[in-house]
Amino acid sequence: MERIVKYWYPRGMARPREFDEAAVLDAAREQFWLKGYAATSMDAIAAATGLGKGSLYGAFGGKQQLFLRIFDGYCARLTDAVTSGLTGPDEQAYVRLCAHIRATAAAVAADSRHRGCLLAKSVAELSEHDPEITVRSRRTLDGIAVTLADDIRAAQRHRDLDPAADADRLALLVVAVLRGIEALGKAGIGADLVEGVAETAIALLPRVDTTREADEAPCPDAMARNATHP
Amino acid sequence: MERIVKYWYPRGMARPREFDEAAVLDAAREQFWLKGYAATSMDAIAAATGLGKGSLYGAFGGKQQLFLRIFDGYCARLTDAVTSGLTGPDEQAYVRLCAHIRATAAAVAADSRHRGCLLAKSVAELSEHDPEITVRSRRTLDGIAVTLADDIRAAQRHRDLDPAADADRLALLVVAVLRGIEALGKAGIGADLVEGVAETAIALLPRVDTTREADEAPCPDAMARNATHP
DNA sequence: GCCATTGTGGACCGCGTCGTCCACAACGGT
DNA sequence: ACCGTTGTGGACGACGCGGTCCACAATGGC
Repeated sequence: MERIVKYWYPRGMARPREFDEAAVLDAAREQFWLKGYAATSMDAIAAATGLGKGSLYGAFGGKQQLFLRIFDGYCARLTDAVTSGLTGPDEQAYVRLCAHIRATAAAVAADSRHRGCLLAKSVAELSEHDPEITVRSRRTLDGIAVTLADDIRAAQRHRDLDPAADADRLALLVVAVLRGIEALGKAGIGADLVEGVAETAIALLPRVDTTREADEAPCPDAMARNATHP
Repeated sequence: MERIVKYWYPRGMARPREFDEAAVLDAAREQFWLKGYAATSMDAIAAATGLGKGSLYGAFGGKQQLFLRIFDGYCARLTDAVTSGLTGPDEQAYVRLCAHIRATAAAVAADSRHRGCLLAKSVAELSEHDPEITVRSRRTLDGIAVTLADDIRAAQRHRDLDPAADADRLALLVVAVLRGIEALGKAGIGADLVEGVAETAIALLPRVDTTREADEAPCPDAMARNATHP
């Protein structure tokens, strides 16, 4: 109802913020990550950030909006991390893929406190009743799948993966495996087993098919075809 | 502090319960499943079951104990369902395995309200701070993996799966894929894509190796080897 | 120095939470 | 018919919740 007149500018600059927004978001994310959405109180966030509730609500507008903002930031970081780990020259596309799978498993295995992934936790808790969370998580996983598919296609071009495989479908399967590894870690599966899952998955990736009867594929040599990765 | 004297028996039978315990547990489970642990109030459960809070606390002892009991029952049912779906003669072991993967994906795909799996939801919310949940979920997933491994071994005996594969590791990978499919469903991935993941996973299972240079394997044909399912 | 504006922090409100308590009901043995 | 025991259900208490409000601080233009 206020600020009806648009042709107007302040008669003086207002009081500047005294807190670092990024730091506050970090602290708040830690709270949500630790306890979950429902079990995290705004008072706890106020205490963790050192802000008064007035500042908190003034700056972020409420629990849902604050969480959604944090969630968005997390999704963006996750997407960026995956993208930066999976882009590069075709020659190393397959290595990058394996490394990414192994790195995910290693991260889960090293997470002794079973903190897990904020996206997974939030989706499990809120997705059913909050379409905002659902659509964001879907977009994030879709983006990861696209990135994976691009890398898989690169590996196919370089003949490290079977060009006959459907890169998009294979990418989504890899996403499923990665989310499954995350779920296994939260359930307390041992670190060695988690990393074993990653190795088994890598071993099952469709390498170049060297055994075609007399197909179209111009595959001269049959070098370097190990179904099991060393 | 009471009941000091052990040599004693009631002077008369006490008032019998007026509610069906199983039905109450069902209704309570529905509440926890719908909203999650933290966001479910005992008053809501009382309302849903029709019990007064006195009866509720008297019969189950509190929120945590009630939930743990429900969780245990859910895990047991889940284990039983998987076991009953994956045991049988060796000749159909491979078919059972594929059917189970497909059935899981189909269930996720058909779950339009993204209700998901109570075990997954509970583990995501509580595992970090409640070792009871962690150990139970670990036991449940371990049991599923064992059942899968047994079925895989049966399929290997029947030469539907490569006997060279490590059944235990492969089983855990399948568990990971199944949990990943569940996670994808909660994130709002489309039904067709979810079922595509299942098909891709099935297509990547290590079938008998028909391409050994001159090995022992008596596998004549190399038909039906599509990385992508039709 | 005054002003309008925005940031700050803590008191405060209404409500929902978990768990307890207690008067009462339904039993079977005596 | 009485009694001890257990089940019942709703009132109750203490507390924590999300969110608002408001007196006050800090700022830059005038």
